[in-house]
Amino acid sequence: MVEKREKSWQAGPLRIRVTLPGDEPAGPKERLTVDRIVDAAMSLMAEKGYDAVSMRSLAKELGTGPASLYAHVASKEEVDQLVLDRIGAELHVPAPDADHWDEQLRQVLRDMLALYRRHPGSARAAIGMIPTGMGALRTMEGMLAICDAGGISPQASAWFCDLAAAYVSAIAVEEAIWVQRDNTTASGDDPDHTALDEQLRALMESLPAAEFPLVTSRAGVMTAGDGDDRFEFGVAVLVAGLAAVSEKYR
Amino acid sequence: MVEKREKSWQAGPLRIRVTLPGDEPAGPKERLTVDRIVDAAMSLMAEKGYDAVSMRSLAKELGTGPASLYAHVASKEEVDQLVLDRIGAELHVPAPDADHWDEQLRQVLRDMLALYRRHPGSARAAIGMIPTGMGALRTMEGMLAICDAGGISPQASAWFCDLAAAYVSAIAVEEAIWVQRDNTTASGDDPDHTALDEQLRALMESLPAAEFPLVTSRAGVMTAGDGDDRFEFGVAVLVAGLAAVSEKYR
DNA sequence: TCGGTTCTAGAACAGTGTTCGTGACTACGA
DNA sequence: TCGTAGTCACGAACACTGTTCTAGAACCGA
Repeated sequence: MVEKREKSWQAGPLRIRVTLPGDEPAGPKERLTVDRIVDAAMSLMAEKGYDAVSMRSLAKELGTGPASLYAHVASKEEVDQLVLDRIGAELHVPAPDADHWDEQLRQVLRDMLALYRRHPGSARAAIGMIPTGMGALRTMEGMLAICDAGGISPQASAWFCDLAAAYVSAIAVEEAIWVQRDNTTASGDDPDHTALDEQLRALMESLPAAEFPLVTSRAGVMTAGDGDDRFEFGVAVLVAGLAAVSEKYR
Repeated sequence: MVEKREKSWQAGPLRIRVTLPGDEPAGPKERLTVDRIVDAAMSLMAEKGYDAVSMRSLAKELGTGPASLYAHVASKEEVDQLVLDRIGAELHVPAPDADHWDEQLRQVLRDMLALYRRHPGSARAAIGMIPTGMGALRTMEGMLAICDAGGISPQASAWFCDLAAAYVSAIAVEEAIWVQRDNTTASGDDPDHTALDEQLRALMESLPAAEFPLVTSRAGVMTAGDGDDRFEFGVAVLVAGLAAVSEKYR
């Protein structure tokens, strides 16, 4: 079924009416629901990235006007939260294993980053957002269990959930920004820093050695490693640090 | 000296001209410079926060139009970077002390956060930005020296600079967002989470215990502590973790 | 059927960063 | 000194953002 569109002009005393075929087939008009809005957001984000998800683009995707969305969601921020809940539901936290709790934690953080990579830019919405979605809460529950299996104190476990989430989302946001700047990298892949690293290294090496002896002599080390290397280092620091300070928070 | 403004209307065949006094005294027209732009940005941010710094608000502050700024800066992003450079110059890193290298690192991170707190919202611009300003480079040099004094490997030291900066700016961004949401907290102060924590705690306690045994029973621990407590935990984890994994990165 | 409520959606608001085009000014070379 | 090219200043306009207001349509229950 093709929906008709009417177009009209004023030509002197005459009003000209033309009935034009619609741009695209319009099925039976379906009522909006929150689920449909989130589906549209997920679809748009998969196709064009997080930045392309606006109230207008959502409305267009749903064949309506942006104002219609506000009957179902309070704000764009709520859409963002719903999207994050949807994404968070994809994360699976394994049952705790006391002999490998630390590797399990590291793997959860890797899985988190991978999740954000699969939904480019979505980490931006995660920053500053209170984790109240089911996905986030389940992840939290799983991480607490793993920490318990590793003998970590409850207070340290609790605060580690925040710390880890903040770190991973910060890295994911940085990666998303770099991907945008470096359009040669396919969405979802590890950003390619090669050209950027070379420039940064050259800049560091060109600084006055009297003022920056360490930065200039270590430009290579400063710019070594790709995103995964750096993330692995961060994850190793976080998990080892957790084990080291746990007793101070009992 | 008061600058005149002309205002005109069309009234039938007549054009009415009125000369009005200017809104405010306009001194001798001063040429724009990058420094003046950054000064204006710093002033606006101090008064109204980072979000209030737009090309239009800057132009207004400088008594010109937004398009004029583009003769001196390439983009808003460049303004952001210049502002961050200005801010970064405020950070002082102490000379290294081998006996207290760890506390020195922790103090640098605290000072970083304090800096961002003094410039609310500015951390947003820091995320994803390559640290090429003099302030950032000096901080890096200082941190490398402190890590050296503590016997940390060069590679671990190098990557720690990134990790620490990412963590601090993520926390600063979160705080800035919370400050915006909780308008009762004065700019620059530690955000007050009391009401929010209560709500979050109640939510956690209300979850189904069968599915969330740890979250529900530990709602109190999960929501304990203020921003500084959590930040101190994070800093302790980072520094202890660095010491623990350093040898693996030699 | 009728009335109240909710939904839909266009128009408009207030704002964002940026580009385009024009006039004024400045610097430089003949 | 004059002419020309380059730079700066800046209004108008572009394309976009999230959101509100208002009117008509749709839905639902009595």
